[in-house]
Amino acid sequence: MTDGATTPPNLLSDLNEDQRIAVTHEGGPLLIVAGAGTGKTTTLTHRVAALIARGADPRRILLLTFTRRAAAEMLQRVEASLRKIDTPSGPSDPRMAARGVVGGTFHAVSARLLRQFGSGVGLPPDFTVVDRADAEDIVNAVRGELELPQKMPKFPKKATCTAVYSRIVNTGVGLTETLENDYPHLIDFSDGLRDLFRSYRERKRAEAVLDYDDLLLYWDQLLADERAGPMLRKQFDHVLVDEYQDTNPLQASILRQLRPDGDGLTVVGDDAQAIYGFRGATVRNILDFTDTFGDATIVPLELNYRSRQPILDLANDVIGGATERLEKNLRASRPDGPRPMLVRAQDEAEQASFIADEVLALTEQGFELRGQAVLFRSSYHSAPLEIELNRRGIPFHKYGGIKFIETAHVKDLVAFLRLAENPRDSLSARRVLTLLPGIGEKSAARLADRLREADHDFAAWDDFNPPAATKEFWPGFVKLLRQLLGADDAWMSVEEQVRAVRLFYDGLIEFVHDHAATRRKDLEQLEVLSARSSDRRSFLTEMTLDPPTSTRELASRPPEEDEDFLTLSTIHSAKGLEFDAVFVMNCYDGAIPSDMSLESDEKIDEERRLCYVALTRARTHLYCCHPLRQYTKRRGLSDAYGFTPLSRFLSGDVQSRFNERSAGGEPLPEKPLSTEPLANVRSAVDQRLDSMWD
DNA sequence: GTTGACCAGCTTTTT
DNA sequence: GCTGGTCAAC
Repeated sequence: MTDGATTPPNLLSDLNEDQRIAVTHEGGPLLIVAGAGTGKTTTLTHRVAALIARGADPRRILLLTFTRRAAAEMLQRVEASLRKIDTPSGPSDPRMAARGVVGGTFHAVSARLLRQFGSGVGLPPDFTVVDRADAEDIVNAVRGELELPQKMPKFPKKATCTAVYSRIVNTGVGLTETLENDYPHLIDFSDGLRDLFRSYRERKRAEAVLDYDDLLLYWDQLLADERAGPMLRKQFDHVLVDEYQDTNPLQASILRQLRPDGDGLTVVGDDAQAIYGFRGATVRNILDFTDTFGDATIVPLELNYRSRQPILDLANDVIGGATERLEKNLRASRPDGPRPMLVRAQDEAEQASFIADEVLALTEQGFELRGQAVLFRSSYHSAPLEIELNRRGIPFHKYGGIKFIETAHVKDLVAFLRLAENPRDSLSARRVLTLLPGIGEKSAARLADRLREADHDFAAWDDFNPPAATKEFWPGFVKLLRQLLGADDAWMSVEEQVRAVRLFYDGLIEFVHDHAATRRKDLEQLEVLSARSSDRRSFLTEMTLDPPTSTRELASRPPEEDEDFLTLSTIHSAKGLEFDAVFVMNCYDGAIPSDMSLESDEKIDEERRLCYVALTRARTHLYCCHPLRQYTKRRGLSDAYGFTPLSRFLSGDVQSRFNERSAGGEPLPEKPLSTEPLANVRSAVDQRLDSMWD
């Protein structure tokens, strides 16, 4: 396939020796163990460019990434690399060449594949894909219909059931074993869960609905089929996988089946950065790569181009305590630099105001906002900071946390389109029906049944006698659905369809939700966003598989060239990114590591890697901030769990690795004020108030 | 029989 | 702020 053609020298000029080996490697399976900041993306994109330059057909290259954003960025960089080549073997139009490469997430690639080849396994091409929240709602609906044993402690709730189900599918570990290992407290429910999962599967099949897990499962099963498998294998000569440490056993199986002997397979990853164990990913995939593919070549990338040595020293210390890992030694190519800063704040407000001050101070020194980021373990941790930034007019974009697509009003609107796209989808039917006043769960379920019995013809709803409260809405409601159903024939664009729903929904939104005004604005935004999709089907698929991930992607106007903004992100969503200055918020025990993860060594190890990911995002300045007190609804104002931040990850004297600083400017007492006197003050205030109206 | 108002409790990370 | 449960009113 590459005919022994040589790699154009231009493509190698910027690379170090190890990277060159990885880029020019031919034939058998290749594992690139790329430490943080070692030019992983550069290596991967150069490798794709080199394959193309050596004559590989771009359409027969599959590039699997973790997000679509990553895929798009990589293909852009492949393009840039191809432009550097002006040897005769270089393709004439690099843009077209790079565009031919099939790229995306495992899930998105599978969805495309199943639209084409799914009919053989009984998947109609108009199947719809549901996200996690919808899957939970279907599970919940099924659970309600089933006669489940109501044992003493109650049957697990929908989120738990769905999590168990998903873990089973993605790890391939059976129900009993999964319960024993990961959910020992649910062992008594195994019969009920088994029934539930069976019904859930049947419901999805009857309604032509796939969840995230089905996408992988069907792809894997197609590959195992003796007729379909060989066809699918022949589709690609080269398969490259980014972030391999975050793949799960099902994804590994797909890869094994795509390239059984590993020929043409390249995986890139860093076991030290595996942070998706909670959704079934396993470090074993990368640790066992050489066992799976006997003749695998391993190329470690150890020269770090990103972080200054003091930052790297700290990160290496943190990861040094991990139990099992592939050996590598990160060396900095940028030796000197400021030591990481440990910042103590009295409380979260002071932490927020310190970060805002320091961000501005760095701006004065010439660092742009876009080169700075604030990272946190949980999305809601950033709330006080967001308030502070808004107050000071510092522009920022937030990644991670609840997404636009997950908000109730957006789901409402999308449900109309989903129902029109796939009228078998009873979840969407019930969702849109219950929006109407006077129609609740029961009536909605009955109407959904009628629709099914009428073979999904909306005429079934014509002779429905609506309750008084919804008389005025009903005709418009049915008319709208008819209109959406005929949208294709009427050449109605997605944007027009969204607008039609929006106008109808406008009359209901006040009844259904608070804050109607802001929600209306969101829906206008959604209409703008929908214009980018060519048709309804791809709009719906993109919204579930690649929803907008930040407030920036939702901006209706394209970002201006000189627009500058600070990045706020969960650590998870910051994977793969780098910044000149990084602030890690809430570095106290209970937040980092999360108190939800303290129950087992494996979970704490994942928190350790998460911490490592956070630290290694920084190029020059790194701040680890921790408030001494925090305010929670549950406990009120209280001491943050651990006074020594990161002590769970660092042995010995934590402070000695940092320069210390107090956020408030004043030297702090060794221990924070006890909360005892504060409680007294509060009761005194209560007494005073009582005396005023008694 | 249904709907919807009201209250209590909890809230990780995401394809 | 969202979900699940309870209960009064339609």
